[in-house]
Amino acid sequence: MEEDTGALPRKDNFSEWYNEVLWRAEIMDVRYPVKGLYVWYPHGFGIRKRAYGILRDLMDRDHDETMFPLLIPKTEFMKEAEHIKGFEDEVYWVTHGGTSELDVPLALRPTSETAIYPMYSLWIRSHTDLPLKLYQIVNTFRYETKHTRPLIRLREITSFKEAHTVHATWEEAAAQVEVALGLYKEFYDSLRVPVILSRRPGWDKFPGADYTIAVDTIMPDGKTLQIGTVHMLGDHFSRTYDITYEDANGERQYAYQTCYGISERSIAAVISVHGDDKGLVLPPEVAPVEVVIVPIIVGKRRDEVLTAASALKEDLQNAGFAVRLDDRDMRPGAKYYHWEMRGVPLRVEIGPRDIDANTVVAVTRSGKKIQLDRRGVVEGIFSILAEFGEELSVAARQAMADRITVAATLEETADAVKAGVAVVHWCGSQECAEKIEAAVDASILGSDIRSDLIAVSDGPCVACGGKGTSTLVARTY
RNA sequence: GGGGCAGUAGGGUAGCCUGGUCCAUCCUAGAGCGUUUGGGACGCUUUGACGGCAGUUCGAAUCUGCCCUGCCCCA
Repeated sequence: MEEDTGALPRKDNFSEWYNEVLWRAEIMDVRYPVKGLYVWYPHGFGIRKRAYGILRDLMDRDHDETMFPLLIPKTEFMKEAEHIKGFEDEVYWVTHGGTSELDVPLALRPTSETAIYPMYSLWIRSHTDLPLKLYQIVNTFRYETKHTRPLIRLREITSFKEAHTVHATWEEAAAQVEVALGLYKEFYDSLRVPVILSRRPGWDKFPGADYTIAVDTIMPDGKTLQIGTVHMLGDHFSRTYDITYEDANGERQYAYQTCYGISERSIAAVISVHGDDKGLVLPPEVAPVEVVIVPIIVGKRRDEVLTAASALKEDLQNAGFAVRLDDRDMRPGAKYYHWEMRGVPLRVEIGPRDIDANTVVAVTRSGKKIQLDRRGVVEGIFSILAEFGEELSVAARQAMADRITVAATLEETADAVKAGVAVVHWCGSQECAEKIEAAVDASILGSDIRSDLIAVSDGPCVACGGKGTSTLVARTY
């Protein structure tokens, strides 16, 4: 698992940088012998564990966690026509049990609506059962035909957090969409990943939904990555799966639903947004190791230094930090590179000089060096890490701002999408969308943009000159 | 979906065109011993590879076919 020494490809060569950092920083091993399936290294999984811990805490405020089966009978899966059409090309089917063919083939869930909603139909009887808000964190399978890419385009999504809510009215469901967007915004704030929300055009919404609001971020190469979606399902699924309740007047009503999801693309975003030429840079909130202690061992004071380092480790651990003491027999410099590659936010060095002066040396992943008094070390590290996290937020936000361009013509749009996201006026017609997409070699992400970095306005459509509204155009992953 | 290129130890490579001198080169990583340690240490010893299957041939890392996997371009 040990990385080679030597430099990483520079981050401005993003595609190579990404592949290389995944394995050198021990996030994913791509050598699993099935296309589109990858293996989490423990360090990568540690990031996932902390990030999903944050997500779980957010969801637990107002949802209950659950777990539905992986296999969905074909008979249930095929009920919702629009939904099937969206997924039929990418479903894995289990057709045999041992050597005998199954009467009813079983789908490996590409998403769980058709597993969950038949049960919702049984569970929901009365308006007092509503609202129902459940979520699960599971793996899903999609037979991707395009390029697979670790954490980004997978045949097994290992970390799909999907929530499914049921409400008495359309308005309540629509309000839940807003709640979900708020949770996702808060989640990405914690990861210090800036996002833009927009309403996907009709042809790009979730199959079977009334509308879809997506959460996107901008990657270092200017392409956008969709890292969350929230779907207003209306009553499409409740009519198909017969999810009804008796209202206060004793009348049977169809329920209204939403669903929303986040996957390990969130981890891809953290890696890509914050990383640099030396490797990962992790926000303290998700770093499996927040503080690494590197003892500076000099021959005759070896035991003394190691004792002091152990005592420091204990103090930091008791204060609640995820801390690691690196007492391997290596040069200190080699250890610095090692932990920088893995994104550890803070390194603390302790050597003979520190012991004599009763200090330690703290160095942030951004290279800021601070001498701390040994007695005030816990408070010192708290404030250094807090400030470091804040710096990441500010830098990421600035990087995003730099990649957003307002464009008034197709030429300007074509130019803008080479470096990032273009904001243009679009009339909403599919005809103009196709014209724009063909002319600038990028996709319409959506309208009803929500981002404090983008001022929304009305204006003439870049394609037809008709009445248009601000719309995002970008190259996408 | 169409086309192109590639696959040699854990990682990166040489060899392939022109089959034999390859029980496969070099760097790095791993194991052991010793000396070291404030930004990628050094010495000695040592483990480890031709993607898979079939074919051509006296002989295949090298040539042919299929499969698997990866990367790039086009739709």
